[in-house]
Amino acid sequence: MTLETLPRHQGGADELARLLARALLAGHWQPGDAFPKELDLGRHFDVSRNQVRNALTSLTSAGLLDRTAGRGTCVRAMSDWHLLDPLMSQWMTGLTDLDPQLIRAIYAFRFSAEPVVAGLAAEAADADDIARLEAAFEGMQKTATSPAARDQHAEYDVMFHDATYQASHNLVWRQMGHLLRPSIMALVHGSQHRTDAFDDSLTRHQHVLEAILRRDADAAAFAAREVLRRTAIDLGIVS
Amino acid sequence: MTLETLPRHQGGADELARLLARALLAGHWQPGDAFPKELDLGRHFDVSRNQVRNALTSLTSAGLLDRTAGRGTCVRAMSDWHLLDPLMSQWMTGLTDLDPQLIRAIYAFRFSAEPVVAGLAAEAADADDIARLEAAFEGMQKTATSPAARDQHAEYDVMFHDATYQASHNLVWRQMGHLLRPSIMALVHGSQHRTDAFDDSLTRHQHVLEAILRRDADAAAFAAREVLRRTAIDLGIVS
DNA sequence: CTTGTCTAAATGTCAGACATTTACTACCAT
DNA sequence: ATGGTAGTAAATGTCTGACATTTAGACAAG
Repeated sequence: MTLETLPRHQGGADELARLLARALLAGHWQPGDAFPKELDLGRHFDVSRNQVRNALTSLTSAGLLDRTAGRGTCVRAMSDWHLLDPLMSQWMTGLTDLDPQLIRAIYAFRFSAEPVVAGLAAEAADADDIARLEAAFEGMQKTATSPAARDQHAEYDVMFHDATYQASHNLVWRQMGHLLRPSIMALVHGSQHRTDAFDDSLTRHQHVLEAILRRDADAAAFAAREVLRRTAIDLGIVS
Repeated sequence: MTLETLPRHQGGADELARLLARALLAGHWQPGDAFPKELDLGRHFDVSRNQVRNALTSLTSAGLLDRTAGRGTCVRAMSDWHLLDPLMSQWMTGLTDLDPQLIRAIYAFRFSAEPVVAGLAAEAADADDIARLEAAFEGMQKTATSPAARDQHAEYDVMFHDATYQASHNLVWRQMGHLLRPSIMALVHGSQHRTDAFDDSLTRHQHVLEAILRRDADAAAFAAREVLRRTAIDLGIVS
């Protein structure tokens, strides 16, 4: 990956960090590769060395880069990335073409975790949580018919899952929900929705909602698993 | 909280960040309180403003502080903290007196998550994972008898749980395991082990190990839940 | 009472010099 | 030839002082 292919940017160090992070997340560098030096970056983007350093500090703290005085900056392996770092989450928002390996890992995690979370939600959801869940589901309903509203539908889909994590009323799961938001969005966008798939997905979400309303933890867990099976089909992980 | 009560330190910005973070984690400031200004901190610790800024940048990125130009720096509420940020994990290592509210939240998370993780471990563990699990368990056995080896026993206990997360062979769960390490250590240290409790805890861990060796996911999940019930007793959450 | 403006103070940014670490090279001695 | 060693260049880390920007509060005019 050469420096010249990167687009310029407007704004401060945060935007520069986001730009570079997304290039890394898209796999434009191989692990172990050398990363451009501070001064070159500064020249290319026409920013001060300070800005560059601030950006690189962020990337380093997220485990994307490894910097040592004298040697320079190099790219770390995906297994070293801090996937749960809030910065990562921020950078991943709107990024649709994640590494397939990453997609599978995140899917596997959700498949194991979300049933549990849905179960907790069934036990702990309060009025606000239920309102959020219902709003999200109704949004999914409204936008399921027209293929034009694909993006809106995805938004409501993500909102539904986030609301589930929130409803667990556990600090750690809640943060998890926030952190997974962009990943879930990427998964939803990566899904190949045929026309009949929307209905099926909607029905499965409905079962989760109903189980939570009934405060039936086991049913909620089962239904959440079914939702994710649908996702697996749409992602092409299983047929 | 006044500045004068904080101890001096040796070393760079990282150590300063750790020092301040631990004071915050221990609850020495109330949410919304104003935090000392950069220059005051620099004077007190006799470091350059650069070091102070680097430290405060870390604390801010972990959600502990909120800084805005002109207004100053103030302390954020616990619900805004990035509990899953690797920096947090680093700062929490060795911190035994966590906020009880935090202890309960982390315990509740583990109680819901670790059965699932143990189940995954039973399905995915390879030879290395099993070696780690066995080493950890044997360490627990050796150190269970003498109350002098309390710290060593805790180390092996944490190692056992970490090895379980590793054995799940999922990128996200593995990071979770690393991040929870210090929290688990705090929970283990917070446990009031009576003499007979060690044996009981050991037996329950053994059941997890055996279930993973048999590749029996359901049994592993059940056994993991039993381990955490023991933990709950030792923490005084239930009797 | 509201509004506008000015001021002080805090964080944010910049530029340049210097320190430290590292890899590489050339050289000398064995 | 080979191995150790000093030197050198280049990269990141740090310091310093100045300046920019944002904010809260004081204060006076409307």
